[in-house]
Amino acid sequence: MQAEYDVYEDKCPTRMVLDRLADKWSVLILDRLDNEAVRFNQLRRDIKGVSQKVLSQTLKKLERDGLISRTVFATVPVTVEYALTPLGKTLTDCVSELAHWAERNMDEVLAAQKSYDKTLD
Amino acid sequence: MQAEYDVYEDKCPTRMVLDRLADKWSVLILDRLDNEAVRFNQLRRDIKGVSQKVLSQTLKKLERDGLISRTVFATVPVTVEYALTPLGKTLTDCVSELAHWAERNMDEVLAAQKSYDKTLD
DNA sequence: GATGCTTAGTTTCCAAAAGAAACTAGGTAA
DNA sequence: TTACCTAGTTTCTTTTGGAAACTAAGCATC
Repeated sequence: MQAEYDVYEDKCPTRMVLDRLADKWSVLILDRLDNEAVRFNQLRRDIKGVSQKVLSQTLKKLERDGLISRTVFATVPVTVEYALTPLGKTLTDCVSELAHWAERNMDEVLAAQKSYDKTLD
Repeated sequence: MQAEYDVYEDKCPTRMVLDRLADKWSVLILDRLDNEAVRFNQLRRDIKGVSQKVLSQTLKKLERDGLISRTVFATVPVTVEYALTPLGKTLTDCVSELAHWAERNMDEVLAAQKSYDKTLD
């Protein structure tokens, strides 16, 4: 860790990067791109519930940050493939862990919620 | 991973948990609570830029999900300590990795942004 | 005994973002 | 010519986020 950057500091540029990464859609996109390039509409179909606007915006930001690449193919109709860059691949383990943590611990979270809500009566 | 839960599904309860975890403030709070309990105002001072409202809301949600505990001490004035639960501790490695990834890769991200912005001229 | 400080929040208000749905545009197939 | 594919953008409404003020109890200072 370099001393010049501190994510706990309000004005540190790392805060903006964390804000991008610590986002539901970013995590799902990066996780989906693990091991294969995926087209826009395929991402839209796989990541259920994402709107075209938000998907488009999120992909653009991830591309700008150098985490994913965007490749246009001159097919008919034109197709666009998104893939992880080498930089993006350094996030794979962490993002996958975060994305799927809930699947492994959902029952415990649901029990905690139930217990918490009971104390509010 | 249990077959009954799939974070890619819109209506799956895991999606709500991911939405909670994949949040800038949640990540910073969980990271800050690694290895020690911290009081409300201390969190507020350490995590620079967080508003009292958002800190309070986020802590409440993390507590409801069973990731952190809230302990009130009858000091004068009353103090409240937040700490990771055993469930919350299972996220430590992953959350720390995500929180500090930017500090290690900021230069590369900044270079990518600069390069991306140049192509827009 | 009024002012100011601490604790841990809540409330209010406005701006920014998220989401749903419609629209664009170019080309193919029925 | 109607419909569907691609990959988006635009518009509008609702929800959320953030800044600042306020609450409330208790102690120290002047």
